[in-house]
Amino acid sequence: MDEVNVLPQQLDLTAGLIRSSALVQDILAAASAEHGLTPQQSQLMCVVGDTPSSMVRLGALLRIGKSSMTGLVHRAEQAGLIQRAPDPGDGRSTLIMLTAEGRRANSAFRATVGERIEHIIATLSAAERSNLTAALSRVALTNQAPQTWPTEQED
Amino acid sequence: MDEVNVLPQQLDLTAGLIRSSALVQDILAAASAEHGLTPQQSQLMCVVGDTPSSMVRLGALLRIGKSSMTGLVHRAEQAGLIQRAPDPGDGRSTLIMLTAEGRRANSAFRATVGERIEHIIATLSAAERSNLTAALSRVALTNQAPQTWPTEQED
DNA sequence: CAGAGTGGTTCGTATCCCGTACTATTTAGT
DNA sequence: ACTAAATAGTACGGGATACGAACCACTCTG
Repeated sequence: MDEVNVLPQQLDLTAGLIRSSALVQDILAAASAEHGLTPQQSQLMCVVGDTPSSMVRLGALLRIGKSSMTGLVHRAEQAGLIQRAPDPGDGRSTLIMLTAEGRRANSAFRATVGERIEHIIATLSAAERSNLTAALSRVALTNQAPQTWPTEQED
Repeated sequence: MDEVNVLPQQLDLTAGLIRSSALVQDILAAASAEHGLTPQQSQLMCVVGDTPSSMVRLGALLRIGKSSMTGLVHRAEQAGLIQRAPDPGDGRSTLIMLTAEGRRANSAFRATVGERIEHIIATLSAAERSNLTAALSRVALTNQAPQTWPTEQED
């Protein structure tokens, strides 16, 4: 390989984490836009998933206040992505769930993100992926990272 | 309130990348707030660094349009973080540079972020850090990740 | 030198988030 | 049971952010 570019060969760990974080955020924003969603709407739908949830619960997962939830949910409802139902067990609470349209958009969004993520790590070997997966899992899980992306086990 | 959230032992690579990305963004937002900055202001100062730059250049690094730059720069100027000077080589252009106050805030912000990043990876072994650094560097550099954090070589 | 291109600003629009105040419902304390 | 405290959600005002289109001023090109 000819070292002819002016870019640094390697970043330090902090820079690598921050820049790859920004790269991921850009992917999420672009994938959202391609499906007619705002980043917050796609994130909201991801945390709702198949579990009807109160606004307080969703706000905790998204780490935004309840007054911010009102508008976010309202706009998502206007967009036909989610619907509300009274909580049978608590007269104060409303349960948020995806509409058919919301499920469709959410699936499409997640598929697109999956592809893009796969693409940016395409040059990593199987061993590197394995190491990266283990390291990032531990970082995310031991630091209570926001659960903004679904897994099989959780939720 | 009995949220039965089973914590998984390990996330897949996509979830690990996305959640650790969100974690990093939270760190950046919190560190910004602790120094009286908005996330965009701290990011702006990081890309300015010690290199007086035009708004177009900064907009390209931040990946926002020039009309968005106007307000961002204006608010940062009002906050005493940056200052503008006419570009001696181009009458249309203004050069943005940090004020003394901006340099101080930027240094403090970066120090705080460094500590927090160090903290979340505290459980990784030296070998794991080395692998993580190499993998994230390659991901960031081969995918033109936004240069939102300074390095020695660049800029 | 005229026309095209570039750097920035302005304006109108929309999203997003926050803190405070308020209503309605539920829960806890006595 | 009944009142007081806690909780779920909304309303409102305000600030930061980002966009596109229209526009001005300056620079570069042919």
